[in-house]
This record gives sequence, C-alpha cells and structure tokens, in this order.
Amino acid sequence: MRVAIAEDNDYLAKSIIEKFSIFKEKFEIVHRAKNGKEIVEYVLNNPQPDVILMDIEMPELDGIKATELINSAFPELKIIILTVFDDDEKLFNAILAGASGYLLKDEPIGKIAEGIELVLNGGAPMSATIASKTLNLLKNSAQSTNNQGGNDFNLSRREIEILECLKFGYDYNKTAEKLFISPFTVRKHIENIYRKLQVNNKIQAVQKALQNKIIR
Amino acid sequence: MRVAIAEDNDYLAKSIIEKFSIFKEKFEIVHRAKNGKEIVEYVLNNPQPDVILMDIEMPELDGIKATELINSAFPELKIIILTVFDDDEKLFNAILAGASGYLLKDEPIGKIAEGIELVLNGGAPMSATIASKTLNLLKNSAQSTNNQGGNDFNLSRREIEILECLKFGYDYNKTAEKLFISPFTVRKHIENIYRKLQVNNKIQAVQKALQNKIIR
DNA sequence: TCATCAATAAGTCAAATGCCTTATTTTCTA
DNA sequence: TAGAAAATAAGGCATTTGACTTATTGATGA
Repeated sequence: MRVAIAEDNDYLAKSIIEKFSIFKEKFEIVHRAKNGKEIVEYVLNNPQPDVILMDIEMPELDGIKATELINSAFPELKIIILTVFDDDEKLFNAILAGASGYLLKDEPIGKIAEGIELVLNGGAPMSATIASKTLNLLKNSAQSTNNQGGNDFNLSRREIEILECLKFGYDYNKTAEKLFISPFTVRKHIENIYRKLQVNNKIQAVQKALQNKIIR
Repeated sequence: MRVAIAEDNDYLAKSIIEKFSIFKEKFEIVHRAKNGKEIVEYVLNNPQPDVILMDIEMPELDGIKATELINSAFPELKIIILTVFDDDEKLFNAILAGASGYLLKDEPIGKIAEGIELVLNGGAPMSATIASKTLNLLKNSAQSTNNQGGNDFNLSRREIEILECLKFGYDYNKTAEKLFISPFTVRKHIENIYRKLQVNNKIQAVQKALQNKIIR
C-alpha cells in the first residue's frame, strides 16, 4: 500500500516514517510533503498513493483545505487526518472536506497502521475521543432545527452583565467602574460565575457563555 | 464492570453471555432482558449497570426507543447498540436516541469487550462500516454555508496555534505542554500576538481572533 | 415571618499574567 | 548567500487574577 504524508514538522514526520519501517512489507511511504500545497502538487503530478496521512496546521495551505482540493479531484483517494487538535470545529471541517478518518498524533503507530488498512476497506479510523465527538456533532447538527440554544446555568442578571464586561477584556476595576460597584463585588460575582459554569478562568467563562448563548 | 444485555434472541443472548465468561474478571453480566420494556424496567428498579448492550429489533419496545428512554432518565449510563442492522436510518436514530457506540454482531467478542472499556473512558466504539457511515451522515446533514471575511493581521502559523490554545482557557504552562515548547516561548508569542492585534490581554486577543475568523 | 438568596463590600495570599530585556537557532527569501 | 523574519528560551518585576474567608443589606418566597 502506497502512503503519502503531509506534515510540516520535520521531527514528527521523520519519526512517523521511521516507525513505519516496521511495516515495510505492507506500507510504502511514497512521499513526504511539508505543507498542503506540496501534497496537492504531488498527487496532481505523480501516480496516486492509496492513502494520505494529513496534518492540519501547515503553512501555505492547511490540511483541511488540501483535503478539500484532493477529495474533489480524486474522491477515491483516502485521506486520514493526523493531528494533535481534537476540537469540534476542526473535526467538523475535516469531515466536510472529505476526510475518511481522523487520528490523534498520540496514537501508537500500530493504531495508525490499522487505520490505513481500515480506510482501504471502507472503514473510518477514529481515535476514541474523536468518535465520541463525531456522534455528538451528528446529534447536535440534526437537532439544530428545534434548538433554542443552551443552558442558562441559573446565572443572575447581574452575573450576565459581568460576563458582558469580561467579554470586552475588562479587568475587575474597569468592570466595577462600568457597573458602578466595588471591584471586590465584581470579584465575588466572577467567583460565583465560575462555580455555576464550572470553569476557572475568564476566558473559559466567556467561551462557555458564548457557546450557551448566555451572551452574544 | 457491570454489563446488561437487551437481546430477544435466546440463542444469541446465551452465546454472547457465554463468550463473555472469558472476561469474567473484568465484566459481570448483571442482567439479560428479552426486550426493550424489560431493560427499561430493569434499570428503573435495580442498581445501575455501567453499560448496556442493546439490540435494535425487539418486541414490545425496540432498542432505539429503549435507548431514548434510558438515556433521558440516566444520561451517565452508556448504551452500546449491538445489532446486525447497519442501515443509515437505524444508525441515525440510534445516535439521536443517545447511544454511545454502535457495533455489529459479527464483531469478535474481543472487539465488543474493547468497546465496553472504550465507552467507559469517554470513547465511542464503532464498527468500521458504521464509523464510515457516521461521517457521511454528518457530512450530508450539514452542507454548510461557509463564508470568509476578516483580516489575518499577519499572524504567523504558530501564533494562530497559540490562539487556539488560549481559546480553551489554557494557561502558559498548559499551552506550552500542548505545543511541545517552553512556557517562556509561549509568553513571547502571546506578546507578539497582543502587538499585532493591538490588544493587551488574553480575552481581547481571543475575541478579536474569533471576530476576524482567525480562529473559530 | 423566617429563611434563602442575590448583591454588596473587604480582606489574604499564592499563582498567573502583562510588559520588559536579552540572546540563540531555524527558516525563508531577496 | 546574506539578511530578515520567526521561533525558541530565559529571567525580572509590578499588576492582575483566582481561590479562599467573613459580613451586611435587601428582596423573594414558602
């Protein structure tokens, strides 16, 4: 089986290629590209590999855009995303771009090799957390017709005002000034917000509030 | 680990239970229900199992409806669908009902046992063809309307990765750990980000990056 | 009317952050 | 191939933040 790798980090790329030498009976690493542009150019100008292992964060052209291009030109060519990032957004975009699998870089080499075989047999290799996130994404995207948003976490009106200020990056003093209260009070409100949202810093609070449409 | 099985076919149920005796150190089959109604009544009136292996086609109440009921009453209870059916309709409905995994009955017993452990660690066991179908379902169910727009502020690739981490509320150390670099370097990158985005704290940086679609 | 809760205020203290300087290595490009 | 840009690393220092404690007031509701 002919495998190509798109990975900008030299160390990681070499490490993967080296580890694959164990499976040299089965897999041949036919190319290693340093970015999305290189891998697209490679498949356009060379005999097609069976599978591409694709990093996401790469210069010139990222892995998701490269996947999109390659997938539209060669739908048969299987692409497995291999990255450290497991956030919903990237996962979602990778799937839309046409990736056939999504593995995290901390998977043992055996799992990656297994994934390549799986993908060539019509399967979809996914790391455990990824599989779980995929189900949730599907569930959420299907329910998006009748949803009104998220929880309100029983936040009080004042706490939501505080969150609005946090969103602007105001510190305790600035927030206190805006709301005509003492900075100590602001701190107390923020502590209560953290407890209710189950977070422990401002960014997480703001992100969670945005995601749950508590603030816009 | 306490496992319950809902399976109407006596032969199959006994066969599975028998095969599980190999893993009796790890798994205890606490109950075998003959239909959906029985499994729902069981979880309502007995100590909760950790995992339920759920067939779909069953009399009285099918596995999908049973999954829905159990999942809404006990969201922590993991349910793995174990069936011969792999059609999109059933898969889709099972996911919506809240199933945490979907395995085909022809999987070897080892894979099923592995799936139980996976599901208890937050993963989502899926047979190869199921995983593949899930990706397709997700892809089709959301043909998104992607639009671009916004400055990139000449941020380097690394700086964008840093921003991705900041979005999660990671501190310097956690970010450094994620990106395999020193916390000092993270701080330097963040300083450069602040200068380029013309902000002076993490929240403002994340908000500006989100607004300009530098990150999502 | 008694209890609960939200909002207010104030304080301690360790840890994290923002802002500054310096310096080496790597990568890219003119 | 030389210089620029980016990434890396380290450390100082004042400020901010997060996690605690304690306490008063006013509103809501059972």
